[in-house]
Amino acid sequence: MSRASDRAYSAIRNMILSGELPAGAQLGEEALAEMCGVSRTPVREALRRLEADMLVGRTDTQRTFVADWSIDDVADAFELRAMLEGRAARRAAERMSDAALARIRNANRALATAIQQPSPDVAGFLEGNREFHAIILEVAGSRRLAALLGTLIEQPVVLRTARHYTREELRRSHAEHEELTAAFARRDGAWAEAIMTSHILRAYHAYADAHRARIDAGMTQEAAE
Amino acid sequence: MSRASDRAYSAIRNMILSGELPAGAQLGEEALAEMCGVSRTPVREALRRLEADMLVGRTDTQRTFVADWSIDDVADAFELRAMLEGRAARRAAERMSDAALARIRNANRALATAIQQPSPDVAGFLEGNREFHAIILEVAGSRRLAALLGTLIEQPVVLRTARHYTREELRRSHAEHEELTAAFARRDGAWAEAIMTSHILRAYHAYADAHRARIDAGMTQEAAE
DNA sequence: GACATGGATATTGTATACAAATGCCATCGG
DNA sequence: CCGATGGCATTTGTATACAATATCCATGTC
Repeated sequence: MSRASDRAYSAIRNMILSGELPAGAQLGEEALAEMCGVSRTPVREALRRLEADMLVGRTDTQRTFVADWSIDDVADAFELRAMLEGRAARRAAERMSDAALARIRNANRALATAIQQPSPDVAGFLEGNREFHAIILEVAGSRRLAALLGTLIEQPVVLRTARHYTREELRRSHAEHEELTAAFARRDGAWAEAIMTSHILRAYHAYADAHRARIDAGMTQEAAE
Repeated sequence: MSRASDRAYSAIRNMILSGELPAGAQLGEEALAEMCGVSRTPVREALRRLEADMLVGRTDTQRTFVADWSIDDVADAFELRAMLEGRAARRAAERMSDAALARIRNANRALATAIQQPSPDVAGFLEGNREFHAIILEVAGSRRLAALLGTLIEQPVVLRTARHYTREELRRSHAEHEELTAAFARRDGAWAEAIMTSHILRAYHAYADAHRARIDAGMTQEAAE
């Protein structure tokens, strides 16, 4: 993280994920370089990485801009994620060690604590959730699967949706994690895969419903942030 | 393709795929720059792209080398490809237009011609095969799926195995393409997905068998090339 | 008034110089 | 003889200058 190109990558990425750089915004290399306090060289490298993540796009003439996701793109990403993360869960169940299982249970406990606060600790929930999925991916033991999922997990739209989760949605998400843990404890790959696929697709529909509600209310997506 | 970084990418990639740069070889930026006739800047960009393709790796101290694939890595890649390309076939079947179907039939005809020569035209087979799969991916209409599969399709090991295909293996591969075409003609997504998954997994086992045969014969992988 | 054209301006692409770090090897001490 | 240490050579990371290209706007023509 100490290299200039890494700092540029993180800085630009955070600006995109937070919405500070809105979808469609032009990304001039010079301007970004100044914002990050580095020269254009590491900025260019960062932009290429972000392009691979599909967080930024390019025009036919090499102008870079923040990627604008259509509702179909989001659906597409969720479906792929459901399939791939389902597979990860299956592999993880088949390879689960007692030590890894303990770590998963631990992450789940942290998650339970976060949502039981008087006012839910959404940042804590997101962190516990991230940790939970990261351990599963690690236990699945496929570098390639991890690489493919890497580009699908942290999408701006997903993070922003999760921030608006109701307590009931948080509780239900946690319940699904508990059920996944049960499948892992029994080393039942098929069960784990089915729960995980369902878990992701439910998250998708939570997003889609919220999206439709915004549309029905005549609000733009930005206004809802 | 006219930009220096693109030329560097293609040049290095071809050297890796052809085996000219063997697995494990160190890739010095300066040396590559001289080989490609460009400066280090575009070479660095090319190396980053190849790293995303997983054709090259990096040590913990940023030294770049040609990726060395274990047999497990190959199995992993094939399984993921079977799943993803199966999904692509399903989506393609559901969206297939008559025009696209005609293009697929055309690619298949070219493929049939290639394998019916007195001595099979393997280069022609590979090109027809590539075209066939590319059309399906295009019709599937998921940019993200295409991006994910992009890193899985052209692996050095796969291309080298295909070059050793027997006439019977070529014929069988073509027969599976014909069956896929039938599934597309009927817009039967489930059928198309099943055939495609099977098609890829059979290709995997053709590779694995050839690999085992080399081991049994006491040959190194390189000596078999 | 609409559209094409040309050149000024801004942006990206490449080369190169220099800084920082890594690796190698010889030398020294045990 | 083995391993640690220090300094030189090599390699990678960053900044900057310059070249190529695209964008934009003003001007002129129909």
